[in-house]
Amino acid sequence: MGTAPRPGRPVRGSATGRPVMAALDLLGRRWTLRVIWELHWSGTPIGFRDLQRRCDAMSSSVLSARLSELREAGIATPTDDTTWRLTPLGEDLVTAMGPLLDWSRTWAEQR
Amino acid sequence: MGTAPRPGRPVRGSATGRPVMAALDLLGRRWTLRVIWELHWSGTPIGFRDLQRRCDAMSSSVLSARLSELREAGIATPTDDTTWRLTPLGEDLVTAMGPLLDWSRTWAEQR
DNA sequence: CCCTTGCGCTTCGATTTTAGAAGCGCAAGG
DNA sequence: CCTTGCGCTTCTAAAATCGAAGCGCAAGGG
Repeated sequence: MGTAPRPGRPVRGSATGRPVMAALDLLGRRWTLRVIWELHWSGTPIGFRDLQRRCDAMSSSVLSARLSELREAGIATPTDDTTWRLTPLGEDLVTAMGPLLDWSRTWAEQR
Repeated sequence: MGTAPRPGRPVRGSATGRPVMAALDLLGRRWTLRVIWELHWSGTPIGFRDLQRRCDAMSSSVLSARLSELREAGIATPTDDTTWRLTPLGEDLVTAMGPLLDWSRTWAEQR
């Protein structure tokens, strides 16, 4: 399903192709951030059904689509034994999400 | 439309109520990050139709829903003269998104 | 006065995305 | 063999989003 957003190309919600807009399209799809999150915190490469279970039993059809997108985007990659893991780029993304995590705690305190 | 995610409550995609999950639900809805982005970069409070134009003419119905959610979440607020702006919490969120912006540039270079 | 223009939205049918259950081919074990 | 679990795919229903139309209002002209 070659529909993953790429920097330099028009994406859903923006025709400019600015990298940040491609990122927001990709990451804004449902479950995408969660899948990245679980891939990171599992600590070890993880299989399809296991990943699905960790993501609150998300739909397998959507998980399949998200994994394809993340692979196309160079964020996740299948290992040689039918498991998945983040690429170095994907790990960088998790790091970049750190401040967002901190913010969410502040948000929770203020509510 | 009282459907904005809140920390401490179950949200789409996670029953735990962990703040980060509520944040990912809220921010993962289509256009949400873009609206926040445009509210920030406008520099000044901004009206509904103007905001809509800046967001690649996104659907007014969805913009209306997103603004309600962001208001409920304490991220954006209407001013007294029918314009919108970010709250301090919303500005903190933009700051927290900074590393993500940097990452998207790295991503663009590697593709 | 009207008349137009633009505003902040709301409403509603059409389209796209996601949910969720079922199933396929395969491999491992009993 | 037979069951179990795997990585997915396929299908239909439900939900989210799109996008055009329109409502009530206020601010100008003419």
